[in-house]
Amino acid sequence: MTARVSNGPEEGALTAMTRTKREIVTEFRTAEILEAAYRVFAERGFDEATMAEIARAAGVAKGTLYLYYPSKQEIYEAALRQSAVEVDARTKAALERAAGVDGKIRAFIETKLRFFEEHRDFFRLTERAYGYPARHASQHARLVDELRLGQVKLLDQILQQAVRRKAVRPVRTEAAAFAIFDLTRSIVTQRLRGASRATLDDDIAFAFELTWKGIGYR
Amino acid sequence: MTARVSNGPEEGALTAMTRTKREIVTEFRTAEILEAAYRVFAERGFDEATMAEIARAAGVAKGTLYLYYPSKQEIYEAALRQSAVEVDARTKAALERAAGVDGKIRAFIETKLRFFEEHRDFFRLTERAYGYPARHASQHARLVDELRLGQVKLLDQILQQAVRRKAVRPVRTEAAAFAIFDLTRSIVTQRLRGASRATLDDDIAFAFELTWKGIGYR
Amino acid sequence: MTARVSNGPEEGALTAMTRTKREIVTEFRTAEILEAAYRVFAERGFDEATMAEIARAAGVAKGTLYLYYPSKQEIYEAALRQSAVEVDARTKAALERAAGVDGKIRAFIETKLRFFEEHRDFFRLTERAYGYPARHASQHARLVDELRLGQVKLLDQILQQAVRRKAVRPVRTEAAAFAIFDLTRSIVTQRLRGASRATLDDDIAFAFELTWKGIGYR
Amino acid sequence: MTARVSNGPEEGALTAMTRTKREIVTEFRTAEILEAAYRVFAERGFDEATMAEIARAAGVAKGTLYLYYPSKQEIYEAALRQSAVEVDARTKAALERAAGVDGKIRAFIETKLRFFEEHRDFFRLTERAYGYPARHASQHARLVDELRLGQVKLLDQILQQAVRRKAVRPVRTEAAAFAIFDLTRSIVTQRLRGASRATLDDDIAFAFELTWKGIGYR
DNA sequence: CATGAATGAGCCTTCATTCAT
DNA sequence: AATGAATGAAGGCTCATTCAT
Repeated sequence: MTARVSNGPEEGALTAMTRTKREIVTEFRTAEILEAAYRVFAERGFDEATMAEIARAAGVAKGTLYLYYPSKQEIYEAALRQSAVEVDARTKAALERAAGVDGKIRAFIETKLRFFEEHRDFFRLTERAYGYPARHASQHARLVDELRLGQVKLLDQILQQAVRRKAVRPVRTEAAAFAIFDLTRSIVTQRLRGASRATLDDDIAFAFELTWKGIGYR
Repeated sequence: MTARVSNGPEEGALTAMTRTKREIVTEFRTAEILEAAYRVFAERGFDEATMAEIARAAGVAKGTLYLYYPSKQEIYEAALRQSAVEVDARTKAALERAAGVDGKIRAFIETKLRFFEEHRDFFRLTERAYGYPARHASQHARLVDELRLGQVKLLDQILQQAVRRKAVRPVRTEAAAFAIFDLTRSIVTQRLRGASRATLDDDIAFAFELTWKGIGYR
Repeated sequence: MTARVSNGPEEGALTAMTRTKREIVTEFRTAEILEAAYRVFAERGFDEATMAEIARAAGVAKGTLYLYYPSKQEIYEAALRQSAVEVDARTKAALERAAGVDGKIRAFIETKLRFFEEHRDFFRLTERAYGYPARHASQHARLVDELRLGQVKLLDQILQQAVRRKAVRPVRTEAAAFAIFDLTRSIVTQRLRGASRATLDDDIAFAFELTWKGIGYR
Repeated sequence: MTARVSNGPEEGALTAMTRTKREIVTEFRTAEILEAAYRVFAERGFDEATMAEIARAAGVAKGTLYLYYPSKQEIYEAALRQSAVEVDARTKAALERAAGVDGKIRAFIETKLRFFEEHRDFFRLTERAYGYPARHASQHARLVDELRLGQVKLLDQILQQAVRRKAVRPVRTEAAAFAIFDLTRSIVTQRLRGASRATLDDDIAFAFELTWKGIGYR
C-alpha cells in the first residue's frame, strides 16, 4: 500500500518487499475468509453456519480463521459491513451521476437491482440479518439498522430536496424513503426467487414508475 | 391411532367420554404449546429458542412437547402456520366487507397494520422466517412462500379485477401485489421499530395513498 | 431428607415415595459424580482432567455432569469442599475425644495420618490445590485458604489454651499452628511417596514428639 | 553438533569467531528464555502458561523457543532445574560458612527465607511443582523429587553427624530432615501470603527454635 | 538463525431427542 | 399421558507445534 524509499540498496528493498508481502498475504487471507464467510452465511444463516464450513470454503484450517477475526460473530459482522460498504459506494456513485430527482430515484433502484442480480449471496446475507436472534441483538441489530438507515438517508435527502423544489408532492420524506427502500427489496426478492419473469429493465421501469407515481410527480 | 374394541355398553360409553376428554385435553395442550412456541420463537428466533424454554413457557415438561409434535422444526412450522391462518382469515374478512378496489386495498393495509400493532410477536415470527437457514429450506422455505403467496394472491385478484374494470392503469398485477404486500410490511417494520412517530391512521393513510397513486387511479 | 406426613393413604404415600426416590437418585448421582471427579482430579490435576474422563469414571454421559454441576470448575470446588468437610469433621471429633493439650495435638496428627493413609486421592487433591493457576485465583485460592485456615484455627485454639495454662512455652500460637499443620502434611507426603519405611504408629509418634518438643513441654 | 572442516586459516579464524558469537548468542537467548519462562510459569502455572506468553516475555518469536528447547515441558523443567541449582548453590555455600549443627540448621532456614523473600516467583514455581499433573509424572515428578531430595540430603547429612556426635537426640534423621525442609516451606508460605506480620529475623528465630527444640538439643 | 502464519487435535459446554417410570 | 433425567453429537475456540520464508 505505502511505498517506501530505502537508502540501503538491498536491505531496504528487502524489508520493504517483506512488509509488502506480508501485508498482501494478510489482505489476501482476510478477503479470502470474508468471501468464504459471505457465501456460507448467505447459504446457511448465522447459526447454521459453522466455523469448520467457513474454513473449508476459505481453504484454510479452522484455527486460521481466528488469526484474522476474533470470533464467529465478528466475521459475520465484517462480512455484513463489507457488503454494505460496497452497496453504499455503488449507490452513492450512481446517485451523483444521475440528474434530477426522478433520475436519482431511478438510479437508486437500478443500481440495487443490477448489483443484487450479480451478487445474490450478498442480498441473502442482508435479508437474513433482519430477523436476527435477540441474544446478540444489541450489537447486531444496531449494525443492521445502521446499514439500512445509511441507505434510507440517501433517499431521504433526495426526497427532501424534491419536496422543497416542489418536484413531488409534500410527502413524509423519511417514511417514503423507507418505502422506496423496501419496495426495491421487494422486487429484488421476487427476481431472486425466480418469481419475476420480466426482464431486468422491465422490473426497473416497473419499480420506478410505481414509486414515482406514488410519491406524486406533477 | 389404535382402534379399541369395546365389549359392554357402559365401557363403550366410558370410552367415548374418555375419548372426548382426551381430545379436549389434546386440543388444549396443542394450543397451549403453540401459543408458547409462538412467543418464544418470536423472541429468540428458531435457533436460539430451546425446547426447554418452550416447555417452560407452555407450563409442561420437555418430553410432553414430543407427545404433540415430533420435532422442534414441526412446532415452528405449526406456529407459523397458525399465525398465517389467523392473518389470512382476518384479511379475507376485511376484504369482503370493503367495497371498491380502493376500499379493498385500504382494507388490506389497515387490517395488517392494526393486526400487527397488537400482535407484534406474530410479525417478528413471520419476519424472521424470511431469512431462514437453508438446511431445512426444502420444507421451510416452501411453507413461508406459500403463506406469503396466499396473501399476495388476494391482492392480485383485486388488482386483476381493477385492471379489467379500468379502475387502475394496466400494471403487472402480480408484481404490484407483491409490492403492496412488501410496502405494508415496510410500514409495519417502521412502526414496530419505533421509527414512525405518526399515528396509526396517518400511517394507514400514507401507505394507501402511496399505493393508490403508485398503481395509478384515474 | 424431610419426612412428610400424608393424609391420603395411597396417593400420599406414592408422592412421598416418588419424591424420596428422586431425591435418592439425585443424591446418588451427585455422590457418584463427586467421587469420580475426586479420583480424576487427584490423578490429573484440574487442567489435565477432562469432563469426558470424569463422566467415564462416574459411569454417566458427559451431558449428565451438567445436570448436577454447572461447570468443571464447580465440580472441582465441590470435590475439594466435600473432602475438606470430611476431614474437618473427623478432626473435630478426634479433638473432642482427646484429653489434654498433648493428647489433642497427638490426636490431630494421628487423625490426619490415618485418614490420608486410606484416602490418598483426597490428599493429592488438596495438595494440588495449593499451587493453583492464578487465573481462577480469586475464587479458588480463597477456597483453599479457607479450608486450610479452618484446620489451622483448630490447632491455634488448642495452642492458645495451652499457652494460657502454661502447658507449653509462650510460643506464637498461629505460626506454630501453621507449622504443625505443615509438618503433618510433610509426614503424609513422605508416607504417600513411599519414602517412609516406618510404621504408621512410628510416624505418628515421630511427628508428635517433634512437635511437642518443638513447642516446648515442661 | 555438526563439525565443520575449514580449509584456510582465515576462514578458520572466522569460523572460530562466528562460533563464539553463536555460542554467546545461544547462551544469551537461553538465559533470556529461561528467565521469561520462569516468571510466566510462576505467575500462571504450567497449564495456564502459553508459549506465546513466554515468547512475548522473552522478547522473541514463538518459533524461536523451539530452537532452544524442544517443548514446553522441557522449558518448564529447565526453569525449575535452574532455580533449584541456584538455591542449592546458595544453601551449600551458607552451610559451609556456618559452624556447628545448630549454626548450620539456622543457616539453612535463614538462607531459604531470605532467598525466597527476594525471589517469590521462584518459590511459587517450586510450590506449584508439587501438585503436578500425573500425565508427565514420570519425567516431572522425578525431577521435583530429585530437587527436593537434594535439599533434604544436605540436612540429613548434618543431622547424621549431629546424632553421631550426640549433639541431638537419636532421631530418625531423614524424616527429621524432611520435616525441617517442610517447616521452612511452611514459614515461607505464610510470609508470602502475607499471613505473618513478624519480621524476617523473628521468623527465622521462630523456625529455628521450633526445629532445634524439636529434634532435641542437649 | 529467526519468524510468525498455519495447522488441527482436543476441550468445555449446549441442547434436541429418547425412554424408563 | 406426562415427566424430566440421561444421552451424545456437534460446535466455538485455544494453543502447542511445525515449516516456509
